[in-house]
Amino acid sequence: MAMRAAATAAISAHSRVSANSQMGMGIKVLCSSFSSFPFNLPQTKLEKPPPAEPSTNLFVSGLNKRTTSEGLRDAFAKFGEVDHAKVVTDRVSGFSKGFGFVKYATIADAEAGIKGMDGQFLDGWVIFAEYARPRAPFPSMNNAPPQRQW
DNA sequence: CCTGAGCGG
Repeated sequence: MAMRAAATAAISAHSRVSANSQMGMGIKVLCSSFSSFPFNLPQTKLEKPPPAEPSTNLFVSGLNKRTTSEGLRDAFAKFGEVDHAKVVTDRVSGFSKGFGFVKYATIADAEAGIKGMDGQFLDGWVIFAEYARPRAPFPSMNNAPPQRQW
């Protein structure tokens, strides 16, 4: 009997404390009333499509004209196993065109290479690394079977 | 050698 009365008194005191701490609660309700603004954001068209499908071959642009294939490989080798790296040079003049290609051993290395080198500095220029698109096999050799490297 | 958007052999 006495125990029941004590328990009831304790529950009543607890609920009274909870109902007492209600100050500062009505401000947040007023602030959250702006969530349903009648203007729909038309920024769904601002997204850019990915440049190319993931592959082990990367297209690197923004290179310094003095950057060589060795410098390109050395910069990208820190983020994965580089299978082949080449700065594209003009066929007649022999000078760099300012971009190149880096081929990694695996797709995971290529992804790490993009995330690690895209937007970084190389020889004083900001370079951009992305997946290279597939290119038609070079027709320099007659009757040579087109070796698909990707 | 250089200009600086851009996809090589």
